[in-house]
Amino acid sequence: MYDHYSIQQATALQVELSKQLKFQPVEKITTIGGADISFNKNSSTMYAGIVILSYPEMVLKSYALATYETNFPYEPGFLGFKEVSALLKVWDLIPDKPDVVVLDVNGILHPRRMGVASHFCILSNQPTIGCAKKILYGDNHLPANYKYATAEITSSSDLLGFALRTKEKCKPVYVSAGHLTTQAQSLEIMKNCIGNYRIPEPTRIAHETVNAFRLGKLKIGYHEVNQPLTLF
DNA sequence: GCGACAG
DNA sequence: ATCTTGTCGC
Repeated sequence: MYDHYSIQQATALQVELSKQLKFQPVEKITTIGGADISFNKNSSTMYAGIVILSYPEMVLKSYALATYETNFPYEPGFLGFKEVSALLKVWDLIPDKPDVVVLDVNGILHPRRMGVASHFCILSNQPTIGCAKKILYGDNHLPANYKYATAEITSSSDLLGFALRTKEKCKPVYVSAGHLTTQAQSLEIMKNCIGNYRIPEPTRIAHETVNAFRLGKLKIGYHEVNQPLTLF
């Protein structure tokens, strides 16, 4: 979908899309999605997955898996052009969309406010949150060393996101709104998604699921989960 | 088992 | 993003 885009064209599209960003709270949340991509090094096949959990219980209810071919290279700041097409393809497989989706990338915590989470949200028109393991942009400040501690990430007085400590003595994760939610609500939601691991449940489970898919242990398509998955 | 930090 | 071996600490 974006394979022929030059970096110049990609930059222009990001600037264009960022004008559509809207920040408003999600009214009621009973389900939350987690999305992730996995691929083999030097392969053009992307394995995309979205898991759906009950909120705030964090119980896996269903998941969707799909593959997508792309040759767009990894370029910091332009990851969306590699991943978004695959995400849209899995997204289409889901009959009952979750109220909000968490992606393991940045949202508006991005030089042009167009991280993958924001990019995906603009195209899917669904509320999203970015929850990345590493910061891409902005003034990094570390939160205090206790669970739920936060620090604001800013860029020339703009609030771009938060560093959130999900576990004591572990590096924080970086939370930012994608689109159709607010910075404060994104942070609040992510705090409610923290289990016993550094990575909050939606993206943690999405990562495990999509890896199992890449390794041939799960099948393509949409699947409902009626009992706890023992695969992990 | 899990995560930070090698490399 | 993935793979691989190992150490230390909790």
